[in-house]
Amino acid sequence: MTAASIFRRSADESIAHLRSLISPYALSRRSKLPPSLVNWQICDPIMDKLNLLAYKKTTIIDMNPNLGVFSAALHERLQPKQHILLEPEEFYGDRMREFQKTYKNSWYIPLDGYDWNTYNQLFSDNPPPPPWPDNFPKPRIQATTSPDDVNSDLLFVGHMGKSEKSERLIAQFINCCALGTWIQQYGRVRFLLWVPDSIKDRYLPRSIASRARPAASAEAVVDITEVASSNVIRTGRGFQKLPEINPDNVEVEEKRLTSIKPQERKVKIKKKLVIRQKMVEDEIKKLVAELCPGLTPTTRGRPKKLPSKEQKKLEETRARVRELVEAIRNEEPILPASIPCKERVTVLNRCDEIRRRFEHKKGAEEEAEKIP
Amino acid sequence: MLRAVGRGIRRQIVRRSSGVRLTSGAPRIPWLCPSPYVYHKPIRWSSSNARAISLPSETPPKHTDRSYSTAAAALELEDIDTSAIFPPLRRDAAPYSIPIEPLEPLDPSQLLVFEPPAAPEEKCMRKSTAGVSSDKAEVLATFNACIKVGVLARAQLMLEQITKNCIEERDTVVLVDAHNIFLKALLDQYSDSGNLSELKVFFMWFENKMRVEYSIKGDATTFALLLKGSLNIPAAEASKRYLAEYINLWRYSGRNIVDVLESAVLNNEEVLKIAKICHLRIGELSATCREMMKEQRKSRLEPPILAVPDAKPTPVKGPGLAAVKSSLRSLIDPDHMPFQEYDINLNDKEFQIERQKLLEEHAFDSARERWKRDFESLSERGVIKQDAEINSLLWEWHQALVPLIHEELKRVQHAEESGTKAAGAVDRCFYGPFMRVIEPEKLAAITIIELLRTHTLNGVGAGLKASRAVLQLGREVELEYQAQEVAKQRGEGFFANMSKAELETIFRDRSAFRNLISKSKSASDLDFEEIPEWPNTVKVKLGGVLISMLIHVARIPVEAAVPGLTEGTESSEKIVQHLPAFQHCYEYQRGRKLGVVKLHPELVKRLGTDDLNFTAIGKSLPMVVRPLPWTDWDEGGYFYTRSKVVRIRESVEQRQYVKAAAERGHLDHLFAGLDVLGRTAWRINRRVFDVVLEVWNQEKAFAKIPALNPDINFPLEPEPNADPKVRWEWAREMKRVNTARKNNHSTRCDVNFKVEIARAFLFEEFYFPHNIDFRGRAYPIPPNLNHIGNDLSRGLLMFSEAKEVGETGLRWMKIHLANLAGYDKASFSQRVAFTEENIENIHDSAENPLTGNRWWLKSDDPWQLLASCFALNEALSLNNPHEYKCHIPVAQDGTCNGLQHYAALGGDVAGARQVNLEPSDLPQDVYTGVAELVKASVELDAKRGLPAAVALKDLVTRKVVKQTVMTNVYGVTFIGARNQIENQLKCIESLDQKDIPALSLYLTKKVFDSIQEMFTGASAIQDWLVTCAKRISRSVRPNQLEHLKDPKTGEDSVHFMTSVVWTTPLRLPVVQPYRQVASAAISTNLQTVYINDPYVIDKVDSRKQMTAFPPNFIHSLDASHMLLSALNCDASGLTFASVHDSFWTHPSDVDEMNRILRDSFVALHGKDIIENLKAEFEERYKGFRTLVKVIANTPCGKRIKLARRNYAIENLGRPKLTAVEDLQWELKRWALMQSHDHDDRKIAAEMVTPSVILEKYGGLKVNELAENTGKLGLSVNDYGSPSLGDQSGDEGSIVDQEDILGPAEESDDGYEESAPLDEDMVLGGMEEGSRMLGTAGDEDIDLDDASTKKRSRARKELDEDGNTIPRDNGSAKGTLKPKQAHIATLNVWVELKFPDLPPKGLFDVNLLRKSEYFFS
DNA sequence: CGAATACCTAATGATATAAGTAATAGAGAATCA
DNA sequence: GGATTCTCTACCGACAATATCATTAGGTATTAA
Repeated sequence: MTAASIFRRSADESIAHLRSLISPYALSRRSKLPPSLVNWQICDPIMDKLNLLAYKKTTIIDMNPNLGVFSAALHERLQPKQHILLEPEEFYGDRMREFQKTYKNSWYIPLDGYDWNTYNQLFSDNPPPPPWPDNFPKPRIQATTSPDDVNSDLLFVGHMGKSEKSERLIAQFINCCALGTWIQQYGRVRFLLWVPDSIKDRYLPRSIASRARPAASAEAVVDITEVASSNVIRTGRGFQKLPEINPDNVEVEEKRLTSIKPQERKVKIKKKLVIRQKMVEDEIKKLVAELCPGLTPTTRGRPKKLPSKEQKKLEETRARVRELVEAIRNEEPILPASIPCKERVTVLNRCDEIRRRFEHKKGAEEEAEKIP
Repeated sequence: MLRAVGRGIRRQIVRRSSGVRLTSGAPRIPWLCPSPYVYHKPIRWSSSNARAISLPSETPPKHTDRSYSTAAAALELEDIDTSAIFPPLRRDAAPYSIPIEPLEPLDPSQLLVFEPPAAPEEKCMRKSTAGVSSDKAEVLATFNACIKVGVLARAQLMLEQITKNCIEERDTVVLVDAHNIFLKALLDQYSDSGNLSELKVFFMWFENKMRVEYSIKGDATTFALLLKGSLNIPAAEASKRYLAEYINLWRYSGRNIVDVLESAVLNNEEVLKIAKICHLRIGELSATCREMMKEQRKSRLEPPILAVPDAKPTPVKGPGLAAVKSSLRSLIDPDHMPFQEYDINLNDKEFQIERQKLLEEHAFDSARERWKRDFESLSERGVIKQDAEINSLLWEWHQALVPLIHEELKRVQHAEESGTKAAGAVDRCFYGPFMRVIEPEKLAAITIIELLRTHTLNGVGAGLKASRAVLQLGREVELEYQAQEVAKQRGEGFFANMSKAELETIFRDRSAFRNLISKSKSASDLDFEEIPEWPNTVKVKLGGVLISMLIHVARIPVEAAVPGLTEGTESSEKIVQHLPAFQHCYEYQRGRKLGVVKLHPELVKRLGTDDLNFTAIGKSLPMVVRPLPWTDWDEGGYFYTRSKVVRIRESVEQRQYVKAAAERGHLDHLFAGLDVLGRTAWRINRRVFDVVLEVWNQEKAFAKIPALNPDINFPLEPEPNADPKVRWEWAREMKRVNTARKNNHSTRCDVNFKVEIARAFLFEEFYFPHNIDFRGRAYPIPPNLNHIGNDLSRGLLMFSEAKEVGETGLRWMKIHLANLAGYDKASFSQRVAFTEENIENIHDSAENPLTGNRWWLKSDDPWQLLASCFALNEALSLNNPHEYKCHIPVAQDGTCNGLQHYAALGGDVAGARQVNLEPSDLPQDVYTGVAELVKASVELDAKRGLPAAVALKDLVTRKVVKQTVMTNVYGVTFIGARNQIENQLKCIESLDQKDIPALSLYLTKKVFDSIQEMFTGASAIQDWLVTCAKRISRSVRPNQLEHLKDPKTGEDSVHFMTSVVWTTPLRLPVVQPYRQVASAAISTNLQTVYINDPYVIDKVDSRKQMTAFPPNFIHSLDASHMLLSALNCDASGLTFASVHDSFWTHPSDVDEMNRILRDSFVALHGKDIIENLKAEFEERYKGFRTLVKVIANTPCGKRIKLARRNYAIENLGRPKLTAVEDLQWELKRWALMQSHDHDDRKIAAEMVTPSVILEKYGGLKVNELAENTGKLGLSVNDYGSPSLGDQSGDEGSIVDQEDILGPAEESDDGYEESAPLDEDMVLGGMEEGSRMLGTAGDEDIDLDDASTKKRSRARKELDEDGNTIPRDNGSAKGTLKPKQAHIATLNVWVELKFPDLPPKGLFDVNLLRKSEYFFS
C-alpha cells in the first residue's frame, strides 16, 4: 500500500492503516496537535452537502492538511486553480510531497499557517523567499465588487487542534472578518475547518447558559454552521446537535474500542467503576422502574415488601439491567445479550440517553462552515 | 538579682521546651506520646540554655559564653551613669564582645534537624459544623479571640474542637494551656459578677469535662487556678475542703505542691492564705518561694507590675501625655512645630519611649483625628466639597463605615446565638470573634488606610488585586490586634516605670531583657505561649467583609459638565455627583479571571497629587527611639508591633528551624548584628527635602520623579483594515505605553508617600528596625522610605550624627561624590581629581540646584549626588574644610560581591584579580575583563570568517556583557542570558535587527565560556552546589519508607520531601522553602479568594531547589559577612548601614570600615566554608537515599537491569520492579548491614542490589548521566577518579551472572572491566582548567568537556545499536521533529553522598587585606 | 428500634476564560501505557 | 519503569485566578416492617 494509493482513493487503504500513519502521540487524548481526518468515505457526503458549485478555478489555502485525506477529496471535487498546502510538520513531509506529485496545481509549502508572514509572503508583490519554490505562481485574487459578496476565488480549509494556538487563530479569523483585514479584504472568503468540540461549543453554544462573549461577537460578524460532526455523544447540558451526515460514516479521529483488549480495558475502567457507581445505580433504578412497572416503590421511604416471586423478578431484572448499564458505561461495543427481547428494546431506546450520561467523549472534530 | 530573674523565667523555659516537643522532655500527660514532629536527636543544651534554666539557688552560671557573661557581669557590677542611658557611642563599653571571627561550625550533634512529613500532607479539611472549623490553627485563634472579648459560650465550642484536635495530634501542651486559659476566663467571669453559679461552672468544667471526659490531668497552672477558685468560695468550710481536695489530688499524682504555689496565677497573699488554711508548713514552701516573697517586697529591678499582677497602670511620669501627644503632632500636622509648647528635653529617653509607644499604639487614631480636624475646619470655612482635601473625604467614609461595622457585629452576634446555617451566618461565626477584638472606629480607619496604601504599593493602575487587598487588610488588622495584646501584656508602665538602670539594661544585655519580657508575659495574664496567629481563612474573610463594606459606603464627589442641549456640546453648568469611590469587578489576564478592586479615577488622581498629610501611613514607620533588641524569633524592633526576625514566607518548616535556633541561642550573634543596624540613627536631609518638595509641586518629570501628566506618545493607530500583523504590533505598543503610564503613576504615588513620611519625620531622629530574609540578608522593616530604597530615598536620608571629616574624610567625600557621578572605575586619586575638576559644577549644583546648570541631574543617582554636593560645598566653604561635620554616609560597594565570594571560595587567581580581591593599583572591573576575553575570542572567530563573529567583532562592550556576568551569580540560564544580550544588541543600530537572535545566541555562548574560563574554580563550586541540591531534593529519609502510603490514592509511592538546609557561619539555619504549593479557596463577601495554603508541607520543587541553591548559599555568606562587619564596626564605634553589598559609614571612618570589611571577609573565608558545608550535609542527610540517573546502555546498566529482573521474578513473580519496590530492596540491604547480628550482615553483603552493582562498576563518577553542565561548564563528576571508560569492547555482552553474584572481593574486577582507559576521557580538574585556558578557540578541542563527551559517547552507542535513525534536521519543528538522540537511562537508588569537592585554586584570601579596591 | 429509601447540601473536581507565540535549547518533571 | 512530551527558563525583598457546573459523599427525613 503506497502512500499514494489513498490519494487515488482506492478502497483498499483502510482507515486503520491511515491511522497508523499518524504519530502515536497525535492520537493520544493528551495531544493538542491538529488532528487528521482518516475516514475518507465521508468526504463526499460532506461536499455534497456543501454548495461548492461556485468554486471553479479557485485557489485553496489548506492549513495543516496532515494526512491530506480531506484535501485530496476536495481537490478531486473542485479541481482548483491552485492548492496551497501549508503543512509545517516535517512528519507529514513525505506524504505532502506525494500529494504534490499526485495532484497537479498543488503546492506543498512547509510553513505555518499560523504565521501572518506566511500570507504576507503569499500575497505580496515580491517573489516569495525560499521555502516557496522559485516557480511558484502567485495567486492573483480579485476582490469582489462588494465586500458583502462571497469570494469564490478563494477557499480556506484546514484542520485545527485543541492547542491554545489554534484557539487563538480562530479568534483571529473572526476578528479579521469583523475588520475586513487579511484575506477577508478580498470579500467574504469561506472557511471550511475541522475543529475540536471545545472550539465548536464556544461559537455554537449548545445552551443559552453557555453562550458567552465569543459566540455573541462572532454571530455579529460571521455565519457559522456546523456541517458534520462525529457520532460521539456529547456530555453536559444543552441540546445534542445530531450529526447531519450519516452518523455511522462520520468516524473521525477516534481510537476504535475494538482495538482495546477486554482485559486491558478493565484496568483502565477500574477507576470509573468506583467513581461512577452512583450514576449507574440511578440509571438502573430508572430502567427497572420502566421495565417492572408497579414493582418499584413510588413513595419516598422504605419500599413495601413484595411477594417473593415478584421480588425475585425484580432482582433478576435489576441484575440484567446492571450488566447492561455497566456495559454502556464501560464503553463496551457490544451490549450483553442476556436481556430478553422486549426489555432490550426498552433499554436500547434509552441507550443513547444513557450513553450521554456517561459522556463517552473522544477527541472529535467538527466541521464548521464559515460564511463570512 | 539573678535569682529573681531565674524564678520568673524558669517556668517560661520549661514550657517552651515542651512547646517544641523535644523527645528528651517527657510529655506532661503520660498517655499522650510526643508529636511526630521531633528533633532528630535529643538536644544537648547549649551553654546559654543551661544558664537560662539554672536554678536561682545556684551560683551564677559559668562563663562559658563570653558575650553573655560579660553583659551579665556588667549588669551587676557596673556603676551605671544615669545620664547616659543611650550613649550615642559605646566605644568604651562594647556591649557585646563579639569575636571578630565567624563562629565555629556547629558540632554535628547540635545541628537542628526537623523531619518533614513522609508524604505531602492532605489539604486542611475545613469541615465546618455549626460554624466551628476543624482547622487547628483557626480554632485556636478563634478561641483566643473569644476569650479576649469574653464570649465564653463560643470559646467553649472552640475549646471542644481544640481538644479533639489536640488529642488526635497528641499535642498536650496546647491542650492543657487552652483549658487553663478557659478556666481562668471562667474564674475571672465569676470574680466580676460574683455569681456563684459561674464558679460552679468553673469547677464542673474541670471535674466533668477535663478529668472525666477528656482525661486531662492538668498541670501546675491548672491546679493553681483550682486553688484560686477554691479560695474564692465564700463558704469557708467548703473552701477549705476544696483546697485540701485539690492539694491532695495534686500530691497524689506524685508532684510537688511547690510547683503549684509558684505559679504566676497565684499572688503572694493567696499563697500565704492557702498555706495558712491548709496548714502547709513554711518549710514545705521551697526556698525559691520564700525568697520570692521577700524579694517582692523590696524588689528594685522588677517593675512593680511583676509584683502585683493585677496592678492598675500607673500614671505616666515625666512630661505627661499631653506633651507626648503634642510632640507627635508634627507627624500629623505639617504646620505644627514640635516641642514649642512644652519645655521638653529631647534627650529624655522616657519621654521618647512614650512617644514611640504612642506612635505605634495610636497611629490609626492619629490619622483619624487628623481627618476629623480637616473635615471640621472645612465645614467651618464652607469650602466646596469636591475641592476638599482628601482627608475630609476619608473622614466621611469613616463616619459611614463605623455604623456599618456596628451593625455587622450585631449580625454576628445573632448568627452565633441562633446557630443558623443561613448564608453568611456561618461565615459570620468564623470572623465574628476577630472583628470584635478591635473597636469599630479603629477597624474602619485601618480599612481605609490599608486599602489606599495597598493601592500605592501594589496597585495596577486604577485597580488592585482583590485577593491581595483582602489578605493584606486582614493581616494588618491582626497586626493591630497583636500590638494591642503585647501592649496589654507589658502593661502601661512596662517601659515608663523602669528605672534608668533598667532601661539601660534593655539595650545592653539581651538576656536580661529577654527575662524581663518573659516575666511580663507570664505575669500579665495566663496566655498561650505566643499569641495564636490568625489563619489565612480568618484574615481573608475579615478583610473581605471590611472591604466590601467600604466599597458599599465610600463615595467621591466628581464634577461633570452637564451635556448641552445639542448633541456633543457641553453647557457651562457643572454638577457634582457622588460616585462610588471603589468598585469590585473582574478582569482577564491571559485568559484568567482576576478579581480587582478598582478605584475611581478621581480618587487615583487625588492620590497622586493631594497632600497625604499622614493620611495613609499605617504602622511600620521608622522608630523615634532605638529599636528594642531582638530577643526571640518574633521579639524585637518595635515596642508593640510584632515583627518576625526572619521574613518567613508562611513556611512552617522555616519557622520551626528559626524558632528552635532562637531558643537554643544560636541566633544571638545575628540578633546582635541586627541590633547594630537598628541603632543607626537617621534624619531627613532638609536641604534635599526642600528641593524634592519644590520639584514635586511643579508636577513635572524631574530627576526620576515622574510627571503628574506625562506627555505620552501614543502610537498611531493603523487603518482598521491594515494587515493583522501591523495591527497587532500597534496593540502591543499600546499595551507597553499603557503599562508605562501606570508605572509612572504608581511611582508618583510612591514618591508622594516618601515625601510624606519625610515630612512627618523632618524634625526627628529616627531608626530603622531590621529583620532578615531567610538567607540572612538584612532589610529595614519600615517600607516606603528607607535606605535600601531608590535614589530618592537614599538622598533624603542621612546619618543623624555628624562627624568631623578630617583630612581623609574630606578625601572620601570627594571619592564618594565621584562615584555617585558615575566616575567610579578610576583610581581613588583620579576620582578625587574628577571631583576637584568639577568643583564649579558642584558649587553650582549646591547653590542653585534648580536654577543653575543642574549638573547633578546627569548622574544615575541624582538625589544622592545632590546631597553630596550640598555637603561638599558646605565643607569647602569653611575656612578649614577638615572641620566640617558631615552627616552624609559614604558608601563602599563590592565589585560584584557574589563573584568575590565565589572567587574566594574557588581560589581563582584570575577571577580574584578581576573582582579586586588582589591588591592592585587600579580598580579592576569584571565586566570589562569578561568583555575583553569575549572580544578576543570573537576576533579569532572573525579571522576565520565566521559571519556572526565578523558582525560582532567591534561591538563587544562592557555594557553588553555586564548584566549577564552579574546575573550569572544568580544562576541565569543560557536562554535567560541570551535574552539579556539580545536586548543589549537591539540597542546597537549598526546591526541588522533580523540577525540579532542568531548573533545573541553566538555571543551568549562566548560570554558563558569566558566567565567559566575566568572563574574556573568558582564555576566548579557552583556546579558542586547544584549537584548537592539536586541529590538532596531527590532523596528520601530512611524512615520515610514507613509512611509510603499516599494519602490520596492509598498506594505506595515515594515523594521527595527533603529540602536543602544549611547553617550559615552565623548559625542561622537556612531552609529553602521551595515546594509545590497547594492553593486553597476561601470564600468572602467580595469573591472567592485563592491563596496558597501555608499549612501543608508538600513535595519539594527540586528544580527550584537546585537553581536557587548557589545564589542562596552565596547570599547567606555575604549576609554573614555584612553582619560580622556590622558588629565589628559597632565595636569600633563606627556608624554603620548597609544595603547587602554596599556598606555605609561616616567619611572620616571609611578607612577603618574598609579595614574591618576586609578583615571580616578574610576571617569568613579563612574557615573552609565549603568543606564545612559538605560536612554538615553529610551529617544532616546521613543515611538518605537518592535517585540518580545512570546511563543504561553500558555493561553496568545492563547488569543492573538483569539483576532487577531476576529479583523481581524471584520475589514478586513478575519481571518488573516498581520504584518503590526497588527502594525497599535497597533499604532492606541497608538495614541488614546496620544490624548487630553477624548473620544479617552477611546476608546483606551477599545481596546484589542495583546500587551495589553501580558501585562495583565505579560508582556515580563513571556512570551517572552528566547533567547541569550547561551553565558554567564542568561537571562535578569529572573530578577525582579518572576512570572514565569506553565499553565498546563489551558492547552488548552481558557480564556473567556469577560475576555479579560472586563474592564481594571481586569488586575491582568489575571496576577494571568497565574502565579501559580512553585517553580523551582522562581529564583531571586542574588539567582541565589549564588546558582550557590554553586552548580556548582551538577548534579541535573546542572547550569540550568530559561530560559532553560522556553524552556523545552514550549517543554513539545508541546509534550503533541502531535504535535511533539519524534524521536530517530540516525546517521541521513542533512536536514531531526528528528526535535528538535519546540517551536511555536507569534510575538507581544510592546512598546520598556528596561529590568530592572541586580542587581549590591557588588564590590566598589573605592577600586581600591589602587590596584597596576590594570595596570602593 | 433498625432498615431502606429519597432528598438535600456541602465538598470536590473539571472546565472555561482571552486571543498572537516570536524564537532560541536544554534539563527536569509529568504523563501515559 | 520507560519513552515522550511539556515546561520553564536569575536570587532575594514580594504574595497568590475564579465562577460555574457535574458529580459524589454523607447526613436527614420518611416510610414500612
